[in-house]
Amino acid sequence: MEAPKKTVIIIVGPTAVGKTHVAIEVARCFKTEILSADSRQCYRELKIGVARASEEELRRIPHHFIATHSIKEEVSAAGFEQYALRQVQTLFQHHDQLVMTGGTGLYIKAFCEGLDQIPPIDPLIRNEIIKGYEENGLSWLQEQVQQKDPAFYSVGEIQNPQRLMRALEVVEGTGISILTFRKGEPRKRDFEILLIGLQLPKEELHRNIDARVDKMMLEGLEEEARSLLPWRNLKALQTVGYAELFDYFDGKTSLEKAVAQIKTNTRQYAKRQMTWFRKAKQITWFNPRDLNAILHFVQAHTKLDFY
RNA sequence: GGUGCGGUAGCUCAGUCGGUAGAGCAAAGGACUGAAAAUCCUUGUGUCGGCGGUUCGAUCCCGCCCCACACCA
Repeated sequence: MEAPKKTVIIIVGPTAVGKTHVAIEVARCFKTEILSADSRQCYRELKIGVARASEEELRRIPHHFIATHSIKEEVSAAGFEQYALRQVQTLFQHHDQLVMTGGTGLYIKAFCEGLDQIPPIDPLIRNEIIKGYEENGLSWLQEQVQQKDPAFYSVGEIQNPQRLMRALEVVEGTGISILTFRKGEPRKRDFEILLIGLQLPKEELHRNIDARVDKMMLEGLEEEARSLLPWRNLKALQTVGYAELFDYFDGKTSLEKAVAQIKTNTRQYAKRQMTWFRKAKQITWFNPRDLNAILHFVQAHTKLDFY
Protein backbone atom coordinates (compact mmCIF):
# COMPACT_ATOMS: atom_id res chain seq x y z
CA MET A 1 0.00 0.00 0.00
CA GLU A 2 1.17 3.46 -0.87
CA ALA A 3 1.86 5.96 1.86
CA PRO A 4 -0.98 8.47 2.29
CA LYS A 5 -0.54 11.69 0.33
CA LYS A 6 0.51 14.63 2.41
CA THR A 7 -1.96 17.48 2.23
CA VAL A 8 -1.91 21.12 3.24
CA ILE A 9 -5.40 22.41 3.89
CA ILE A 10 -5.33 26.14 3.22
CA ILE A 11 -8.06 28.36 4.63
CA VAL A 12 -8.28 31.82 3.11
CA GLY A 13 -10.68 34.73 3.23
CA PRO A 14 -10.95 38.41 4.12
CA THR A 15 -10.02 39.79 7.48
CA ALA A 16 -12.61 39.30 10.26
CA VAL A 17 -14.43 36.54 8.40
CA GLY A 18 -13.55 33.94 11.03
CA LYS A 19 -10.51 32.13 9.65
CA THR A 20 -8.83 31.61 13.01
CA HIS A 21 -11.74 29.75 14.51
CA VAL A 22 -12.32 27.50 11.51
CA ALA A 23 -8.62 26.73 11.18
CA ILE A 24 -8.41 25.71 14.81
CA GLU A 25 -11.43 23.43 14.48
CA VAL A 26 -10.02 21.78 11.36
CA ALA A 27 -6.61 21.37 12.99
CA ARG A 28 -8.24 19.88 16.06
CA CYS A 29 -10.22 17.45 13.95
CA PHE A 30 -7.04 16.21 12.28
CA LYS A 31 -4.90 16.49 15.43
CA THR A 32 -2.48 18.66 13.52
CA GLU A 33 -0.86 22.08 13.57
CA ILE A 34 -1.39 25.44 11.95
CA LEU A 35 0.98 27.39 9.75
CA SER A 36 -0.03 31.02 9.50
CA ALA A 37 0.22 32.88 6.20
CA ASP A 38 -0.20 36.39 7.54
CA SER A 39 2.27 39.14 6.79
CA ARG A 40 1.58 40.95 10.07
CA GLN A 41 0.79 38.32 12.68
CA CYS A 42 4.34 37.03 12.30
CA TYR A 43 5.63 40.04 14.26
CA ARG A 44 5.83 39.49 17.99
CA GLU A 45 5.45 43.21 18.70
CA LEU A 46 2.04 43.32 17.01
CA LYS A 47 -0.71 41.59 18.90
CA ILE A 48 -4.01 43.37 19.45
CA GLY A 49 -4.05 45.33 16.20
CA VAL A 50 -3.44 42.31 13.98
CA ALA A 51 -6.03 40.12 15.71
CA ARG A 52 -3.57 37.47 16.79
CA ALA A 53 -5.17 34.30 18.13
CA SER A 54 -5.53 34.27 21.91
CA GLU A 55 -2.97 32.72 24.25
CA GLU A 56 -5.43 29.98 24.98
CA GLU A 57 -5.98 29.20 21.29
CA LEU A 58 -2.25 29.22 20.64
CA ARG A 59 -1.73 26.83 23.54
CA ARG A 60 -4.42 24.48 22.32
CA ILE A 61 -3.08 24.09 18.78
CA PRO A 62 0.58 24.63 17.88
CA HIS A 63 0.94 27.60 15.52
CA HIS A 64 3.85 28.56 13.30
CA PHE A 65 4.83 31.93 11.81
CA ILE A 66 2.96 33.71 14.58
CA ALA A 67 5.02 36.11 16.72
CA THR A 68 8.17 34.51 15.35
CA HIS A 69 9.79 37.61 13.92
CA SER A 70 10.62 41.14 15.02
CA ILE A 71 9.29 44.23 13.29
CA LYS A 72 12.95 45.14 12.81
CA GLU A 73 13.53 42.13 10.57
CA GLU A 74 12.80 42.16 6.86
CA VAL A 75 10.03 39.70 6.10
CA SER A 76 8.87 39.19 2.53
CA ALA A 77 6.81 36.89 0.37
CA ALA A 78 9.91 35.13 -0.88
CA GLY A 79 11.19 34.75 2.67
CA PHE A 80 7.86 33.31 3.69
CA GLU A 81 7.99 30.77 0.87
CA GLN A 82 11.33 29.45 2.12
CA TYR A 83 10.24 29.48 5.75
CA ALA A 84 6.93 27.76 5.07
CA LEU A 85 8.36 25.04 2.85
CA ARG A 86 10.97 24.20 5.47
CA GLN A 87 8.36 24.21 8.20
CA VAL A 88 6.05 21.97 6.20
CA GLN A 89 8.76 19.38 5.58
CA THR A 90 9.42 19.16 9.30
CA LEU A 91 5.76 18.97 10.28
CA PHE A 92 4.96 16.31 7.69
CA GLN A 93 7.22 13.96 9.62
CA HIS A 94 4.47 13.72 12.25
CA HIS A 95 1.31 14.66 10.35
CA ASP A 96 -0.34 13.70 7.09
CA GLN A 97 -2.41 16.86 7.04
CA LEU A 98 -1.45 20.41 7.91
CA VAL A 99 -3.54 23.51 8.12
CA MET A 100 -2.43 26.83 6.69
CA THR A 101 -4.49 29.96 7.21
CA GLY A 102 -4.06 33.63 6.56
CA GLY A 103 -5.19 36.60 4.57
CA THR A 104 -2.02 37.47 2.70
CA GLY A 105 -2.81 36.33 -0.82
CA LEU A 106 0.70 36.80 -2.16
CA TYR A 107 2.19 34.68 0.62
CA ILE A 108 -0.23 31.88 -0.15
CA LYS A 109 0.52 32.12 -3.82
CA ALA A 110 4.24 32.02 -3.07
CA PHE A 111 3.71 28.90 -0.97
CA CYS A 112 1.53 27.09 -3.52
CA GLU A 113 3.29 28.05 -6.76
CA GLY A 114 6.59 29.59 -5.77
CA LEU A 115 8.08 32.91 -6.78
CA ASP A 116 10.72 33.30 -9.46
CA GLN A 117 14.23 33.38 -8.05
CA ILE A 118 15.82 36.80 -8.12
CA PRO A 119 19.29 37.26 -6.64
CA PRO A 120 19.44 39.14 -3.35
CA ILE A 121 20.04 42.85 -3.75
CA ASP A 122 22.62 44.76 -1.76
CA PRO A 123 20.74 46.76 0.88
CA LEU A 124 22.93 49.75 0.09
CA ILE A 125 21.44 49.90 -3.39
CA ARG A 126 17.95 49.69 -1.97
CA ASN A 127 18.60 52.44 0.55
CA GLU A 128 20.04 54.72 -2.10
CA ILE A 129 16.92 54.25 -4.22
CA ILE A 130 14.59 54.93 -1.32
CA LYS A 131 16.56 58.04 -0.47
CA GLY A 132 16.46 59.18 -4.06
CA TYR A 133 12.73 58.72 -4.25
CA GLU A 134 12.09 60.51 -0.98
CA GLU A 135 14.22 63.45 -2.03
CA ASN A 136 13.31 63.72 -5.71
CA GLY A 137 9.86 62.21 -5.99
CA LEU A 138 8.09 59.96 -8.45
CA SER A 139 9.26 61.69 -11.63
CA TRP A 140 12.89 61.04 -10.67
CA LEU A 141 12.07 57.35 -10.12
CA GLN A 142 10.35 57.17 -13.48
CA GLU A 143 13.31 58.76 -15.24
CA GLN A 144 15.71 56.33 -13.58
CA VAL A 145 13.68 53.30 -14.60
CA GLN A 146 13.04 54.60 -18.09
CA GLN A 147 16.78 55.03 -18.53
CA LYS A 148 18.02 51.81 -16.91
CA ASP A 149 15.20 49.36 -17.63
CA PRO A 150 13.19 50.69 -20.58
CA ALA A 151 11.62 47.26 -21.10
CA PHE A 152 10.02 47.32 -17.67
CA TYR A 153 9.14 50.96 -18.03
CA SER A 154 7.11 50.25 -21.15
CA VAL A 155 4.97 47.52 -19.55
CA GLY A 156 5.16 48.16 -15.80
CA GLU A 157 3.06 50.25 -13.48
CA ILE A 158 4.87 53.53 -13.84
CA GLN A 159 2.69 55.33 -11.30
CA ASN A 160 3.48 52.77 -8.62
CA PRO A 161 6.58 53.79 -6.66
CA GLN A 162 6.98 50.40 -4.99
CA ARG A 163 7.08 48.57 -8.32
CA LEU A 164 9.43 51.13 -9.83
CA MET A 165 11.81 50.91 -6.89
CA ARG A 166 11.94 47.14 -7.08
CA ALA A 167 12.58 47.19 -10.82
CA LEU A 168 15.29 49.75 -10.31
CA GLU A 169 17.07 47.89 -7.53
CA VAL A 170 17.05 44.70 -9.60
CA VAL A 171 18.65 46.29 -12.69
CA GLU A 172 21.15 48.14 -10.56
CA GLY A 173 21.97 45.07 -8.49
CA THR A 174 22.09 42.43 -11.23
CA GLY A 175 22.64 44.42 -14.38
CA ILE A 176 19.59 42.94 -16.08
CA SER A 177 15.88 43.71 -16.19
CA ILE A 178 13.57 42.26 -13.56
CA LEU A 179 11.46 41.05 -16.48
CA THR A 180 14.10 38.48 -17.43
CA PHE A 181 13.71 36.80 -14.04
CA ARG A 182 9.95 36.61 -14.24
CA LYS A 183 9.10 33.21 -15.70
CA GLY A 184 5.76 32.97 -13.97
CA GLU A 185 5.84 29.18 -14.11
CA PRO A 186 4.20 27.47 -11.14
CA ARG A 187 6.61 25.30 -9.19
CA LYS A 188 5.59 21.68 -8.49
CA ARG A 189 5.12 20.78 -4.85
CA ASP A 190 5.45 17.25 -3.48
CA PHE A 191 2.27 17.56 -1.43
CA GLU A 192 -1.41 18.11 -2.12
CA ILE A 193 -3.10 21.44 -1.57
CA LEU A 194 -6.76 21.88 -0.68
CA LEU A 195 -7.99 25.46 -0.86
CA ILE A 196 -10.96 26.55 1.23
CA GLY A 197 -12.35 30.07 1.07
CA LEU A 198 -14.46 31.67 3.77
CA GLN A 199 -16.97 34.28 2.74
CA LEU A 200 -19.76 36.28 4.39
CA PRO A 201 -22.37 38.70 3.03
CA LYS A 202 -20.75 42.12 2.86
CA GLU A 203 -22.99 43.67 5.51
CA GLU A 204 -22.19 40.91 7.95
CA LEU A 205 -18.47 41.15 7.30
CA HIS A 206 -18.64 44.90 7.88
CA ARG A 207 -20.43 44.37 11.18
CA ASN A 208 -17.71 41.92 12.21
CA ILE A 209 -15.04 44.44 11.30
CA ASP A 210 -16.67 47.25 13.28
CA ALA A 211 -17.18 45.03 16.30
CA ARG A 212 -13.64 43.73 16.16
CA VAL A 213 -12.11 47.20 15.96
CA ASP A 214 -14.18 48.31 18.96
CA LYS A 215 -12.97 45.25 20.82
CA MET A 216 -9.36 45.97 19.95
CA MET A 217 -9.73 49.43 21.44
CA LEU A 218 -11.15 47.98 24.63
CA GLU A 219 -8.27 45.54 24.79
CA GLY A 220 -5.75 48.37 24.65
CA LEU A 221 -4.82 48.94 21.03
CA GLU A 222 -4.09 52.58 21.77
CA GLU A 223 -1.39 51.67 24.29
CA GLU A 224 0.05 49.01 22.03
CA ALA A 225 0.32 51.52 19.21
CA ARG A 226 1.81 54.18 21.47
CA SER A 227 4.55 51.80 22.56
CA LEU A 228 5.43 51.22 18.90
CA LEU A 229 5.50 54.89 17.94
CA PRO A 230 9.34 55.01 17.80
CA TRP A 231 9.29 52.40 15.04
CA ARG A 232 6.48 53.92 13.01
CA ASN A 233 8.64 54.17 9.90
CA LEU A 234 9.32 50.47 9.66
CA LYS A 235 7.53 48.62 6.91
CA ALA A 236 5.94 46.33 9.46
CA LEU A 237 4.11 49.32 10.92
CA GLN A 238 2.56 50.44 7.67
CA THR A 239 -0.41 48.57 9.02
CA VAL A 240 -4.10 49.26 9.50
CA GLY A 241 -4.81 49.88 13.15
CA TYR A 242 -1.46 51.47 13.89
CA ALA A 243 -0.94 54.07 11.18
CA GLU A 244 -4.28 55.72 12.00
CA LEU A 245 -3.45 55.93 15.70
CA PHE A 246 -0.06 57.44 14.90
CA ASP A 247 -1.95 60.23 13.15
CA TYR A 248 -3.95 60.71 16.33
CA PHE A 249 -0.79 60.86 18.43
CA ASP A 250 0.48 63.52 16.02
CA GLY A 251 -2.63 65.58 16.72
CA LYS A 252 -3.81 65.24 13.13
CA THR A 253 -7.19 63.79 14.16
CA SER A 254 -9.32 62.94 17.14
CA LEU A 255 -9.32 59.47 18.63
CA GLU A 256 -12.89 58.99 17.47
CA LYS A 257 -11.99 59.83 13.89
CA ALA A 258 -8.89 57.65 13.99
CA VAL A 259 -10.99 54.68 15.08
CA ALA A 260 -13.53 55.34 12.33
CA GLN A 261 -10.63 55.47 9.88
CA ILE A 262 -9.36 52.10 11.09
CA LYS A 263 -12.78 50.63 10.35
CA THR A 264 -12.89 52.16 6.87
CA ASN A 265 -9.36 51.06 6.03
CA THR A 266 -10.05 47.56 7.28
CA ARG A 267 -13.11 47.35 5.01
CA GLN A 268 -10.99 48.46 2.07
CA TYR A 269 -8.38 45.88 2.96
CA ALA A 270 -11.03 43.15 3.11
CA LYS A 271 -12.27 44.21 -0.32
CA ARG A 272 -8.78 43.97 -1.78
CA GLN A 273 -8.39 40.52 -0.27
CA MET A 274 -11.63 39.38 -1.87
CA THR A 275 -10.51 40.77 -5.23
CA TRP A 276 -7.34 38.70 -4.91
CA PHE A 277 -8.97 35.46 -3.79
CA ARG A 278 -11.93 35.61 -6.16
CA LYS A 279 -9.75 34.96 -9.16
CA ALA A 280 -8.28 31.78 -7.70
CA LYS A 281 -10.45 29.21 -9.38
CA GLN A 282 -9.30 26.29 -7.18
CA ILE A 283 -10.91 27.73 -4.05
CA THR A 284 -14.09 26.12 -2.72
CA TRP A 285 -16.13 28.68 -0.81
CA PHE A 286 -17.99 28.24 2.47
CA ASN A 287 -19.77 30.31 5.05
CA PRO A 288 -17.55 30.16 8.14
CA ARG A 289 -20.56 29.10 10.22
CA ASP A 290 -20.96 25.90 8.17
CA LEU A 291 -18.24 24.15 10.10
CA ASN A 292 -19.76 20.75 9.46
CA ALA A 293 -19.84 21.28 5.74
CA ILE A 294 -16.22 22.36 5.83
CA LEU A 295 -15.12 19.36 7.88
CA HIS A 296 -17.01 16.97 5.60
CA PHE A 297 -15.47 18.56 2.56
CA VAL A 298 -11.98 18.25 3.99
CA GLN A 299 -12.55 14.68 5.09
CA ALA A 300 -13.87 13.64 1.69
CA HIS A 301 -10.88 15.12 -0.08
CA THR A 302 -8.20 13.81 2.21
CA LYS A 303 -9.72 10.34 2.23
CA LEU A 304 -9.64 10.22 -1.55
CA ASP A 305 -5.91 10.36 -1.31
CA PHE A 306 -5.78 7.03 0.55
CA TYR A 307 -7.07 5.02 -2.36
C1' G B 1 -38.52 89.19 16.44
C1' G B 2 -34.12 91.70 13.71
C1' U B 3 -29.43 91.33 11.13
C1' G B 4 -25.68 88.41 8.86
C1' C B 5 -23.92 83.87 6.57
C1' G B 6 -25.16 79.50 4.41
C1' G B 7 -28.47 75.21 2.22
C1' U B 8 -24.87 72.02 -4.64
C1' A B 9 -22.84 64.09 -5.05
C1' G B 10 -23.28 59.44 0.77
C1' C B 11 -19.70 63.41 3.55
C1' U B 12 -16.65 68.20 3.33
C1' C B 13 -16.86 71.89 0.00
C1' A B 14 -15.61 74.56 -4.97
C1' G B 15 -18.19 76.67 -9.15
C1' U B 16 -21.33 78.63 -12.94
C1' C B 17 -20.21 87.43 -14.78
C1' G B 18 -27.73 83.13 -16.76
C1' G B 19 -26.77 78.04 -21.61
C1' U B 20 -28.93 72.02 -16.24
C1' A B 21 -22.18 71.41 -12.67
C1' G B 22 -16.68 69.68 -10.20
C1' A B 23 -12.64 68.27 -6.48
C1' G B 24 -11.12 65.53 -2.15
C1' C B 25 -12.93 61.65 0.83
C1' A B 26 -16.37 57.55 0.89
C1' A B 27 -18.41 53.77 -2.48
C1' A B 28 -18.03 50.21 -6.67
C1' G B 29 -14.79 47.38 -9.95
C1' G B 30 -9.76 45.86 -11.03
C1' A B 31 -4.31 44.92 -10.82
C1' C B 32 -0.62 42.61 -8.01
C1' U B 33 6.41 37.97 -8.22
C1' G B 34 11.34 40.25 -2.46
C1' A B 35 6.97 46.62 1.64
C1' A B 36 1.28 42.92 -0.13
C1' A B 37 -2.90 44.98 6.34
C1' A B 38 1.63 47.72 1.28
C1' U B 39 1.23 50.07 -3.46
C1' C B 40 -1.27 51.32 -7.88
C1' C B 41 -5.31 51.79 -11.90
C1' U B 42 -10.51 52.69 -13.56
C1' U B 43 -15.68 54.47 -12.68
C1' G B 44 -20.43 56.65 -11.50
C1' U B 45 -23.06 59.37 -8.36
C1' G B 46 -26.99 65.00 -8.50
C1' U B 47 -35.20 67.41 -9.14
C1' C B 48 -27.70 72.62 -7.37
C1' G B 49 -33.59 73.54 -0.10
C1' G B 50 -39.21 74.57 -1.76
C1' C B 51 -42.81 77.57 -4.51
C1' G B 52 -43.42 81.56 -7.68
C1' G B 53 -41.40 85.77 -10.92
C1' U B 54 -38.09 87.89 -14.82
C1' U B 55 -35.90 85.50 -19.27
C1' C B 56 -35.69 82.08 -25.48
C1' G B 57 -33.40 79.66 -21.23
C1' A B 58 -32.51 80.01 -14.01
C1' U B 59 -28.67 76.06 -9.82
C1' C B 60 -26.95 81.30 -10.67
C1' C B 61 -30.97 87.42 -10.84
C1' C B 62 -35.74 88.99 -7.87
C1' G B 63 -39.79 87.81 -4.16
C1' C B 64 -41.85 84.73 -0.51
C1' C B 65 -41.34 80.38 2.43
C1' C B 66 -38.67 76.35 5.00
C1' C B 67 -34.08 74.63 7.44
C1' A B 68 -29.08 75.33 9.85
C1' C B 69 -25.47 78.38 12.15
C1' A B 70 -23.71 83.13 14.27
C1' C B 71 -24.63 87.74 16.41
C1' C B 72 -28.16 91.47 18.24
C1' A B 73 -32.64 92.01 21.00
